[in-house]
Amino acid sequence: MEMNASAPVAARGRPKSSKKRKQIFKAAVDLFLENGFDGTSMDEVAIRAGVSKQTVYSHFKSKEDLFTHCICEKCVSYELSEEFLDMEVPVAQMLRNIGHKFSNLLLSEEAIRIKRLLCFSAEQSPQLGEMFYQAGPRHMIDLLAVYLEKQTALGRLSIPDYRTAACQFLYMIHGEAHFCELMNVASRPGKKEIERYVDDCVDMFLRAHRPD
Amino acid sequence: MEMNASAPVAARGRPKSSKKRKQIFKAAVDLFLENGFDGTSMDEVAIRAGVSKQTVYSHFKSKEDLFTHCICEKCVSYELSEEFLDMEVPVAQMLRNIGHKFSNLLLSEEAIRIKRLLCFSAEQSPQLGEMFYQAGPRHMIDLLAVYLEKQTALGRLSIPDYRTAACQFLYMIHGEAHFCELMNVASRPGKKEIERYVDDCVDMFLRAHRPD
DNA sequence: TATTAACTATACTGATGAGTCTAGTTTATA
DNA sequence: TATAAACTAGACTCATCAGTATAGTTAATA
Repeated sequence: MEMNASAPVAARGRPKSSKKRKQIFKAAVDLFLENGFDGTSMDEVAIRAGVSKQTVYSHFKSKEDLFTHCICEKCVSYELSEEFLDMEVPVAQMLRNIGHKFSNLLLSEEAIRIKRLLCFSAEQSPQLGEMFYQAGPRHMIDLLAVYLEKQTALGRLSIPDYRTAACQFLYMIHGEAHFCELMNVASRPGKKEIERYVDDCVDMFLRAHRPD
Repeated sequence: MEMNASAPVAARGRPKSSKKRKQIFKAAVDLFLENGFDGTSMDEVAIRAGVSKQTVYSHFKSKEDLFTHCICEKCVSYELSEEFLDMEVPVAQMLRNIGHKFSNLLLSEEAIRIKRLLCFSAEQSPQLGEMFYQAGPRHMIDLLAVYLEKQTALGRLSIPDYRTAACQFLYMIHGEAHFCELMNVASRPGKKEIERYVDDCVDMFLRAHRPD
């Protein structure tokens, strides 16, 4: 199915250049994230990649194909690693760390652009939305749920449903800042306000789940 | 600035038909929400409205103009009325009511479609995002904040910052369901799960803010 | 070195779509 | 009733763009 440039096939003629493939990829990702699917032309992609249009079509069979590959690649980079969840750090501190890290991720230019793009494209091709969900939010929620379960077992938290609590925490963190960023609202909260909001969320979460 | 069809100007010839204007409007809103800006053509709008293309251009000076008017109109309908916030109803019950009402609004087909559309268009024209924010989330948060302040004054809740608490509550309510709907994820939570999630959010909120 | 296929450059096809133009028709007001 | 402007129908311009075709060039392998 996949035409990997470095496949160990003993082909006759000149092999496809994986370097050129990468150039096309990079150009396409940049343009799609900046201008969307309809706003990007294959001619632009070719020019930005420093490659002829024919070469683009020799690596990707259509615009849709190229787009799908680009989105897939971008879905991977979205993660909070497991080793980040250190059980020695006090819960309050850990939740603050997670909250700020997650908040920064959510508000990053790239994440916002991907979300915008997918919001719009997901209607046509649901597999894209599905993929993003699995790689992003889904993964994050599950990871946090495991952490909360461990801390509850240690008697440091009192939580009836770990996954629900994880959802509540992470979606609460989104807050106005995320909405404003997504919608390009001018009067968005500043860095200081966002940090305070995240800290407030952690406090609120802890008040609700302190062991009695 | 605004060309109102029923303006009291004593014009000479045949006046513009406000009925036709409404037909164009309705057709355009439907098509834009269904297919997006780029996915909608002015010919389609004219046909769906049962009107000639020239008439569309006589009421709206360009496609962008038409689009902007459509979005503006849709931003108005987004509200939770003040009289809904009855101080006699027990807080827990009231928050449950608000939560479910808000959740249903968020997940409605129309709200999702508007949000998708704006996510995408807001980059080009920030005034649209701004407008939506003011009419929708902003208004809702402010209303809830007032309610929380009153209940705190009555000693039924203990909240340090009303607006922050309102944000936390409303964004927590979004949850996975909203994300999945927006991204068209197939494995989205069902009606029962969503209701339980909202109830859980209310419980959690109350645990964090019960007066001591 | 002969072959083969990836490459470049560029012209082309065919479709779509925003906005204009024209010529004739309808419906208001003065 | 004359006039002026809103209407219809449909052809037309002009630009964009996905995808193809062509002819020649380059860089690999057998």
